[in-house]
Amino acid sequence: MIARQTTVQTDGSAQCGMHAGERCALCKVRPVSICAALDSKELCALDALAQQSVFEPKSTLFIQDEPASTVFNITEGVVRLYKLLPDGRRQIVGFALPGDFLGLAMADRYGCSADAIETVRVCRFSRIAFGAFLDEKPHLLRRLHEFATHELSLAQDQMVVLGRRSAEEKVASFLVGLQNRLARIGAVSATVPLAMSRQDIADFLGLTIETVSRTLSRMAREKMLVIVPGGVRLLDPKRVEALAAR
Amino acid sequence: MIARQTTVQTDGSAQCGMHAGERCALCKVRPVSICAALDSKELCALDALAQQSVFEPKSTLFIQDEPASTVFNITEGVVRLYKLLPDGRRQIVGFALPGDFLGLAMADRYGCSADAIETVRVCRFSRIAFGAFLDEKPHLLRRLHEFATHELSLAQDQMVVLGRRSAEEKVASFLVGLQNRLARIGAVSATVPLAMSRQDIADFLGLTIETVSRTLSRMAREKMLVIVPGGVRLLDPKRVEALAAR
DNA sequence: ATCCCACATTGATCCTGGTCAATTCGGGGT
DNA sequence: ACCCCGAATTGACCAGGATCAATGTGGGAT
Repeated sequence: MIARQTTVQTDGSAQCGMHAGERCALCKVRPVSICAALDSKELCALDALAQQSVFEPKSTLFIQDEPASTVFNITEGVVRLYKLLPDGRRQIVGFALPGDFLGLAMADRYGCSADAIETVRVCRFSRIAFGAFLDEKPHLLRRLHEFATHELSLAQDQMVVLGRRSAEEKVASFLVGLQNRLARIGAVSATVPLAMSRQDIADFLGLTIETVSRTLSRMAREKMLVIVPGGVRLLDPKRVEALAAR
Repeated sequence: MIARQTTVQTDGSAQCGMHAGERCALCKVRPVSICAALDSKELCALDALAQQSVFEPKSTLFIQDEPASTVFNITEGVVRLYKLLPDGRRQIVGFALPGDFLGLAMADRYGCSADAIETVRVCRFSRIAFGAFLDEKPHLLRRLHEFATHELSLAQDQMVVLGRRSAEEKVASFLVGLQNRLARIGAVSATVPLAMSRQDIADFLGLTIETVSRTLSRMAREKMLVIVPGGVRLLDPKRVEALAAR
């Protein structure tokens, strides 16, 4: 049940003149979406708080209801966030991609469990230290609040998907949503890479693995997409988007 | 499509020596759950920004995707928050009770539509003015951020309900969840008052009105509850909670 | 009181997606 | 090459909840 976690050498020399909005392979801290709120001095201060680590596939980052000690920023790989019911049913509440924060709630305990689907690289912050840093930078807190409300908006969209859409619409909106998120972090492609298993997709969409499989097959048969190893290529994006339309 | 909104006389004389955490019938501002973060001087400053209004049953507070001009704090009544699909299907993403904030996302546009189920009293703040006030009070922003993440947590719990629970479990968790929220704002009772229609409950739980009705009838037949005018009385709270168990 | 109308309940039937079961596929190890 | 094992696909059947339709109920207007 304990995260099998490998802390990478801290590489304390990784100083860099990173500009706001720019990515930098040397910096430990690469929170793509908040750096706009920080100047380079602040980024370096944040960098000093960061620890890099790597999580192997299937290893656990944190577990629901356990004390929240750490804030994570993903630099590489995909993480699934989920809740379990007592009888073992699982609902995946989201997939976290590079650039995303985990544990931002700054609550005492984690609200859900998280584990690595692929090999995942993160930088970690002590929740206490991160909170203190935040107290010094109200504009950063503001930015983070915007993040949290964006997450809320995503969650509400997913409530619509879970409550009011057919299996085919669910799968279509999943594919389109994932493609859009990947595009926003720079991975543009007609082929949507699916790091997660069919079971993960099913548990995200409130379906069974068989229904996901059948639905993808049917969409392939109807020339909307082709199933390729490790993902799906959209042949008729228009038609898929129409199904996903909100 | 425009909110039929009646602005009540502003009652500018409503000054009071309200203490943190205390409720006050005279103050315009009674944001039950944030006042802990404000001293009485700050509360008076916030009070000066507030405008009271009343919304008639079925009137609209705001509409999804329209420019967000106003932040609301509910002082009385129940509001439904929902998203519509192009074909008219509706998903209610939450019910807002007295003490709750609406429009807190501080985003440019509202993420969902909101309308009054009963007669609703609110106090309104200009989003701009509220944002400026927030910039002066980082600790208040912090509090608000905690709120937003609590909302997120509620939304994720609801995702589990929508994706992984049977009709009976959905209805049970709705009743228990509502009862708990009412208890937290001081309305403790074995009878859960249901201000919302069966259609509203159905659209919240991802069911049809018929299934909600049948499920309540069955639970009544099995002596778990009695259906009373305007609500439901739990006869066997233990059994209902067991169905709702997370 | 009576009518009206929206809301709620109940019943009969249908259909989407779940369940159970049998293959098939694909990657890794020897 | 071969086997192995977990993941995915496909098929046959089932059931929970949706749909369609009829009936009941309660509050407001006249």
